[in-house]
Amino acid sequence: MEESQALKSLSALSDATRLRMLRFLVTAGEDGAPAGSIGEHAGAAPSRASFHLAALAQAGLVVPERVSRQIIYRVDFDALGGLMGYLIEDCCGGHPTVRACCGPAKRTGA
Amino acid sequence: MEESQALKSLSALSDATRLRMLRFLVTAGEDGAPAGSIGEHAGAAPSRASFHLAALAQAGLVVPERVSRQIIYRVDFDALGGLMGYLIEDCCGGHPTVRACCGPAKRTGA
DNA sequence: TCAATATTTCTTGAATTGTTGAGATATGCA
DNA sequence: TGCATATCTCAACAATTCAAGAAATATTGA
Repeated sequence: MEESQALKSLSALSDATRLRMLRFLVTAGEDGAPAGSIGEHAGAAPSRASFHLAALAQAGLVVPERVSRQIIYRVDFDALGGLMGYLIEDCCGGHPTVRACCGPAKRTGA
Repeated sequence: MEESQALKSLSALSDATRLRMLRFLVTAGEDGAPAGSIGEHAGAAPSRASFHLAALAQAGLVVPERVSRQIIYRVDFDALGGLMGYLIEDCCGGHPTVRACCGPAKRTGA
């Protein structure tokens, strides 16, 4: 992951509505959820929900798919995992100390 | 972790200078690094470095400690891990599917 | 084709945030 | 005490971003 991509993702998540949306979609897993439902859970009017979902999609954190008259959004778990990996890359210079500093989310390959 | 805390952390990381600073401090591990050195690595003038480090500290992502005339900053790895845990809490509703959607950074207790 | 549902686009105004540069504070040493 | 180093604080300006509501687009079924 590149810095610019990480910044896009982090900026996208720096908003209460979008953070709630992403967390809701995380719990929804592979099934995803339609825009209307997501907006409801996040407490956003349809217009706002559309705007924020577009921002999440633009950041690459979610992927839209039209199904009939609904648009289903799903978390891109690779992107989310990649973002986390980016944050803790080369943790402790590769030689972790006593504390479990690299513990919570270490994934070298990301 | 609460939403407001997560938002503070994510907002703090939504800036190129601060993101570089945090990543630099992650590689520095427990030793941390002095403000001047951090600013240099992030390409920020002392004034800017101070401002951004204060923002990171305010968000709870780093912790300052004065050592002689320098101020050493260290990543709060618990806070960073907690943030990641918050993002993927209740991943896939607790029943992960085929894909390793909950893989990269799962830590239930956070 | 017409009506209803689901979602997106557009416009305006308000609020937040980043940058810069100078000046202030704290520490260490002669 | 007086100087140099390391870091922080402050004020004005520019740029980005969010919210709200009305209107437009796409899909479905009668």
